[in-house]
Amino acid sequence: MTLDFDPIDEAAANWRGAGWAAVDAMTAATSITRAHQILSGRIDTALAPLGLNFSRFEVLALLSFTKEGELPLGKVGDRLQVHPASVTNTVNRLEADGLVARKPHPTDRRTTLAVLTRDGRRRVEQAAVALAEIEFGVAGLTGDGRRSIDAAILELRVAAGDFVAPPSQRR
Amino acid sequence: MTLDFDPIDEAAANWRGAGWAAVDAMTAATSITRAHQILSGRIDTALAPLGLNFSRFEVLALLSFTKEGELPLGKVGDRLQVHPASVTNTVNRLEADGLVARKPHPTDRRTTLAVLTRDGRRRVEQAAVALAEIEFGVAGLTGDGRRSIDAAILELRVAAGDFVAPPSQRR
DNA sequence: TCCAAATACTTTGACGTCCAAGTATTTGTT
DNA sequence: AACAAATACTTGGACGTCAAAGTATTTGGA
Repeated sequence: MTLDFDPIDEAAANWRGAGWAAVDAMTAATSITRAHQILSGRIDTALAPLGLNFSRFEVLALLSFTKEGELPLGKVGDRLQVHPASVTNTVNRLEADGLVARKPHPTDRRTTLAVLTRDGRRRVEQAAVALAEIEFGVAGLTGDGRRSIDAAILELRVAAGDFVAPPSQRR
Repeated sequence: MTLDFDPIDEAAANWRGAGWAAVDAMTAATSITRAHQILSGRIDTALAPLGLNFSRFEVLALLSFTKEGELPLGKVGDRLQVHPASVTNTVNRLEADGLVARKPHPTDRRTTLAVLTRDGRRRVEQAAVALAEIEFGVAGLTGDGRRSIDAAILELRVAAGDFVAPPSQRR
């Protein structure tokens, strides 16, 4: 399964050979796609023993950062930039596992709050340790590599309208 | 839906506040995840009018680069680094759309070849143009950004064992 | 006050991905 | 020659994601 050549390099040569345009954009897109594949594989493997995947972990982590350990489902989706239906699905699973509970919003009856349970808080702490141990799947990336990825992707996210205010100093 | 702060920046601050480790790894992983989300959204949108998604396009493109326009399904999976079951699924769809045909391997009866049809070749050309037009979703990334992403992710891919030979000069 | 529009969430359905197991065929040994 | 192991692909099941439609509630005018 391990190739004896760089498949992205190979693809770039093929694209040029075919006279197709935007080769540098293609390699960047392909690199990002492959990086995501590698990361999510490693991360899900590390979280599996805890009964979590990355999406579920992200929700727990987000809740754990709030004062009360709770947040409306819609806010969760906004922060994590995922579809409302995915939030419903993820929270269903977390609720079934007893890591989160649903609670009505005190004043807006349209809104549902996700509340971190005691088990959920314990679990997310364990998961944070497990993820730190595998360096979030980016083992193999140097500090410089990580910083340059952050910086480059920041351009992309800004261009995509992820947020509007000028970014505060990353560090 | 557009936030007035950088959610990754915010997450980093939260992680530090909680005393969690590997913050730089977390931001790199999150950046890559988000970048992938942005790209695949843009790419699938560009390909949708052609009845393709990125996976199906990749298979067509790969076949189009071969001399005969055909390749064993297993090779397709190796090159694109996807699961055999996904190849089966993708080729099923391409076959149903008449863009690819299955053909028995001339000497190894275990093996099935995917062959590009005339329609498939026409379609992949159109798709290549459509993708070049949107710069593979990486519009917003400067040339420097693209190169630094390629270089950094190359480290990651090598560390993940994607291929073994020393990479030829990327250009 | 009334009601259309906006907001919040859930449900359903189409896809996609992976894993594990199953079938067919070929390889490598003994 | 015989057969266990490896290889190639498909199938079925568990999950995840998103889009579109549906329900409930709140908002913002007329």
